Amino acid sequence: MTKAATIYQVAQLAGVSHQTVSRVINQSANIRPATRERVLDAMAQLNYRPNRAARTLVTAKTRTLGVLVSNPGFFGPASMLNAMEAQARQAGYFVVSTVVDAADQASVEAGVEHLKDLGIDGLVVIAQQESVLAVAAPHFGAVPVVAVNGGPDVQTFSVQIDNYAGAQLAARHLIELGHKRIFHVCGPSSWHEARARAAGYCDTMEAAGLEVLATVAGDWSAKAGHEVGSQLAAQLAADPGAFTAVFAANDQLALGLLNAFLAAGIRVPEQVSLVGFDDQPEAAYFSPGLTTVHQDFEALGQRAMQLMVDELSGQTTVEHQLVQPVLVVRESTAAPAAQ
Amino acid sequence: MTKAATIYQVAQLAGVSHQTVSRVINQSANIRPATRERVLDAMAQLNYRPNRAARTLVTAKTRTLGVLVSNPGFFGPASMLNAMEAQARQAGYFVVSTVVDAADQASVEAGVEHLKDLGIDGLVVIAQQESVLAVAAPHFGAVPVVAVNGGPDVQTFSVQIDNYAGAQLAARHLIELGHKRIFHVCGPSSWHEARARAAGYCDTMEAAGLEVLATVAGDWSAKAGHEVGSQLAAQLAADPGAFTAVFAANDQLALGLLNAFLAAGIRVPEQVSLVGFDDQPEAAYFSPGLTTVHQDFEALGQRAMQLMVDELSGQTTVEHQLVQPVLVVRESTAAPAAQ
DNA sequence: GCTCATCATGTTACCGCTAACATTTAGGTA
DNA sequence: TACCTAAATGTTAGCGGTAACATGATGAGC
Repeated sequence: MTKAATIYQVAQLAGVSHQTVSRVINQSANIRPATRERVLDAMAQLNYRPNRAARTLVTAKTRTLGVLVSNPGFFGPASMLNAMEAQARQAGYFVVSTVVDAADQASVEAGVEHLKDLGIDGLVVIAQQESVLAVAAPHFGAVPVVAVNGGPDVQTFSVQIDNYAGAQLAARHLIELGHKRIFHVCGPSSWHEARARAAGYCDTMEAAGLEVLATVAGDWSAKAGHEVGSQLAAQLAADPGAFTAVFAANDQLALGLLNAFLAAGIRVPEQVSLVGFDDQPEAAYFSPGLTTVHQDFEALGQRAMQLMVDELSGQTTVEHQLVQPVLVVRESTAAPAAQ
Repeated sequence: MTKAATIYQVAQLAGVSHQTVSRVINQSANIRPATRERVLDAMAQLNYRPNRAARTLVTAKTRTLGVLVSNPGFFGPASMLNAMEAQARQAGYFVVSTVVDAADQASVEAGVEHLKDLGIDGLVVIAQQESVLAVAAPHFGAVPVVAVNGGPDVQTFSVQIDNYAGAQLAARHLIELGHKRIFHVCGPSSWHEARARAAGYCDTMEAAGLEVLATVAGDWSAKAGHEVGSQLAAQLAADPGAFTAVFAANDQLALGLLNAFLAAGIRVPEQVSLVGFDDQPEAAYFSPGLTTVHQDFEALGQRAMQLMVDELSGQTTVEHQLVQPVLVVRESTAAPAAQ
């Protein structure tokens, strides 16, 4: 394979003009079937592939989509990314994802510059922290933007999990089990998801006439969960009635909490019930298996990309999709011990 | 912003020819500093960005690198991917990653086709399963390929963790604690990593004159670990001296094992010691904290990409890098109970 | 059988850039 | 000062496609 074949070589071999070849490539109508066949044959024979650069140069469309992600180490973003890639590929687009540190505006700017240099037809922002969307969106004048988990008031097309409803599910589950003192370990407040979950929890508690008991973790990690867990354990040691259940804003925090509780001799769920959020695959194998709120990350990524593709092919009315989470009950929750 | 500025507009504004602008862009020598300044000014004024498609069309270089990944949901591949993206971006390259199912040749072919359509300057294969590399590499005639974790006998540039040494570390640790009957739960044997770890375990056991006790898990998941763990627990119930320690081929398997053991009333590490592999961030917060073999995935990804960049800029002698893992001792291992 | 609309195909120009060669300018030497 | 070389800049062509227009072939209607 010395040099890739061009449209002209195909044309010559098929005995037609290069434009006819171009028409075949672009599935234009008005081509005699016999001609199309001949061209197709020639293309196959020469193992022809359209030159993307040449095409892009003249059409000004790159068929490349950019994705800005901020926390790709976590299960959720990673799953979404994969789903997006698959969906985009199927629709004939290429995906370039760029990792940015949402807390660092310079990093976001750098990611944006990178994608601008690339020249993208559309941008998907996994915007759990509004800062990313806010910084990125203005840079892309005319290119469509889809926000994933970007919070309630995004201007663009968006897809998100109903975090509020998910938190309600978790809180109600605990309340129905008979818990009265339910603690919520929130994610960092710069995250939409954290705020929405906290709101769902708070509203549910208030509606039930129960006291809101919450603390904010440093980040979403098991480490942060462990730190909060140690404090909570101490609190429980000082006052055994301080709380009987904890709702963690994600599974990793729950893992850290679990670890701290067990280390302090607090049994789950006998003394304290625990609920997480995400349902990452490992959650079922925590000990005890974690009751948690299941998110369908793949569906989320897929829908986001589908929305983008639709938008690129002409849909113009801004759409906001909300995906409903589901409560998965396992062994980490039980009725509170009789007083 | 109506239409992106071209080299001609910059040239006109700066009062030079378009070629001079091109020279400034490409950092050619032989440009008077004053001229360069004027051009740079004009570029800034017009917010000029080179058109990648035009450039690619004439140079036949896309400055895009493809990455083929097979298990991106896991912590390791995800971390590597991020590190690669960052490293490549820094070197002025774009990265397109494509997820394939290593077990499905058609899926690998499809991924390869996608990257060929894109037109990449280099390919990185995260090739824990040799099948991926074997299928992919032949497709890319002249483009450089770097294999990550591709096993011992890859023809291309490669970077990998010394899985064999890591397994030795784990086995020796258990032997030094006084364990004699040490079980190894292997990963699926189609994976290099699984085979290398198993080999490290076997050789160490044999060298110590101990019996090799191994079983193969269905995949790398906590679920598979749980299944194996249930069997092992039953075995231990039947014969309390069957084994006193287990070395799992990764942390997720270890989590599943742990869950099965605890469910069966087997205490870790009092009755059975447990060692994992990977040191994913959660491992420290399992209960008990998992003793495991730490891999530096970021370094791995970074080095792989660096190798690729070096290769693209002219280095030609094939290089194989081996990264050394480190044992991290936590609470899941202890001396065996006195008989 | 002739005219005209329609379908099928061909021709030309150009997208924005770099390579190759051409030309001008500056600087050093006889 | 004239001349030559090297440095700085300009000119032309072409990368591989698509768009727009031009032209040739085909069939319907009278």
